[in-house]
Amino acid sequence: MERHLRTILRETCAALSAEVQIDAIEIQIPKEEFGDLSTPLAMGLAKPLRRAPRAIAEQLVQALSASDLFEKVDVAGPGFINFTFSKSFLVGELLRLLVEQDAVLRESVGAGKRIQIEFVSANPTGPLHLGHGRGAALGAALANLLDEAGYVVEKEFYINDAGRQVRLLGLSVHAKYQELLGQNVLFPEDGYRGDYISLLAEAFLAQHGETYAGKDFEAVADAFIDFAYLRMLDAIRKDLADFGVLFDTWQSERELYRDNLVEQGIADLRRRGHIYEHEGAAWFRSTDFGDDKDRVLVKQDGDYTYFTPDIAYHRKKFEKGFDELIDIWGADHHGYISRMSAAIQALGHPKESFRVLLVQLVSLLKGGHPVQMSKRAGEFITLREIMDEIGPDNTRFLFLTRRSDSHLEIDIEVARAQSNENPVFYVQYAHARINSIFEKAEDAGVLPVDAPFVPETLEPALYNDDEYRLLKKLLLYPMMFRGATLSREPHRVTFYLQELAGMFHQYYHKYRVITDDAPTTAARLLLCRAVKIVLRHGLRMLGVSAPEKM
RNA sequence: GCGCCUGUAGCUCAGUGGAUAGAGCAUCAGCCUCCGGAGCUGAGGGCCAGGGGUUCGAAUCCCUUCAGGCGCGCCA
Repeated sequence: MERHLRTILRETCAALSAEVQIDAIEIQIPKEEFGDLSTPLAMGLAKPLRRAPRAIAEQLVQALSASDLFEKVDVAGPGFINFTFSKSFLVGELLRLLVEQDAVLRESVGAGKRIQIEFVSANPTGPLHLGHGRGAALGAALANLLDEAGYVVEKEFYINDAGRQVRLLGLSVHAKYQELLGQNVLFPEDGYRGDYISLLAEAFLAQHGETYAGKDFEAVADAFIDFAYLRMLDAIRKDLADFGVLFDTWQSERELYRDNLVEQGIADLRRRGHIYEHEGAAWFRSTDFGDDKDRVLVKQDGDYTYFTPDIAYHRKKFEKGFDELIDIWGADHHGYISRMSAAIQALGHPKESFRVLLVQLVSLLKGGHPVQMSKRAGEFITLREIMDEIGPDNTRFLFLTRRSDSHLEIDIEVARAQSNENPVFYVQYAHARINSIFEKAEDAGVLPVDAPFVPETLEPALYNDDEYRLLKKLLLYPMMFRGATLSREPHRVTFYLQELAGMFHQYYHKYRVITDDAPTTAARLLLCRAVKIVLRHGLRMLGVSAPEKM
């Protein structure tokens, strides 16, 4: 719907006035009584054309009224142009949707642009928690949208398998292991707590026996570190797979060192003149690119800071040929954005080619009361627990019912309840219900058993006003899809689906699909099929299943 | 102290330059001889945190105050 309107508006404007360039035609959904779509275009043109907005609008309407797309085009208020589409056009679009299905629903805004989206990237030092789950749901949904919109997408998980964190994990497991063997070893003060450390120690014991009893950590560090982090990584992989989130690539930090990319990254920055020495350290002049202060890359003791391999990492991403990078980070890392952005610009890439989406905290309630979580004490709710408790579909949908940068509260009691408080069931139920209607129709012999029969033409008079409302909602899906993709906001899909499901449930209660009148029944079944196509596409974008039965 | 995010109905949140600001939950009142009641119908509920500005028009943009969250290391 929007696509047609946009095209015809652009042509009409070009014909009316050659002197004014219109780069973006704004189209919005007005209140229902005004029409199907509207544009404030004339108001924006008033100033450059030096004419009254209503006069411009009238002229546009004159030029447009010949089109058979519309039943009505009129000017309202200060200069809005409101469009009501003709029934023959709407029915034609319905038939197109039924035949071409998903091809009608997606908007090709990507045009083959290569885009990498990196998300989760949890340290392999503990199980995934709720925040990681939210990032996973967001990243996977966004990747689906981008892929569907014609981008070439890669999903990557970055493994922090070098440095302090995995070392601390190894140290913690080492201490537990010695404890199991009755050795007197002090547990590291900043070590990882939580039951999984004991489990790792037991697994280590089972695999290696008492070979390492009493041995000093430094002497056997690699054995403990590698065992522990690889185990954790397997667990993370499995959690994500069970959550329905799959990655294309897993980039190891160690590999960056091994391939000498960290050195090369520094050398590259140095060659470009962005590095200086000060008090025995090597500094990156990130303030040249909008950062608050310059950043150390090589410390006085010769070690790298955390930032340094990260620069090398992002440099590698670009060398793989991506036009745009999206990173999904926890909101507590927001202070890190400006320096990363600075590094990317310093390496010669445009600022816009790097975008960070922040995911805010997830807090858990149980019966209205907050559940305390402390990562240091090892007390937190894992993704695994919530997934087991309420199911992956439910979890993914819930994570996508908010904008990613707003706090999310999940009440486990509410989420567990299979009730109307639970939005995912509401949407899935609409889908299952349509399927159930089809089964009924087949039983009654009014529907060809397997072929999705679509007629050549359809009489517009077969549909009533409520059905046209529902149909228009379906035809607005591509507009929503486009907005969600361009703004990188998958939650828009979630809201749309809830609205559509709501409209369908209403329709279902008001009208019988299978009636005594054959043409009406056929027309309604076609409409239901169209609703089903859209629901399924939206749910697929979110990574949520569309069950035939519930 | 500085920076970022947030502040919209009792609660959880949409809406980020357009018309009379929306949804779900909760509350109250209704709907099962009928394709699935995980559903539907209706009612009440708002100085969009406060103040100032920008313009034809502001919940939305700018300034400021207040409240909450998170950052601010040659840690990762």
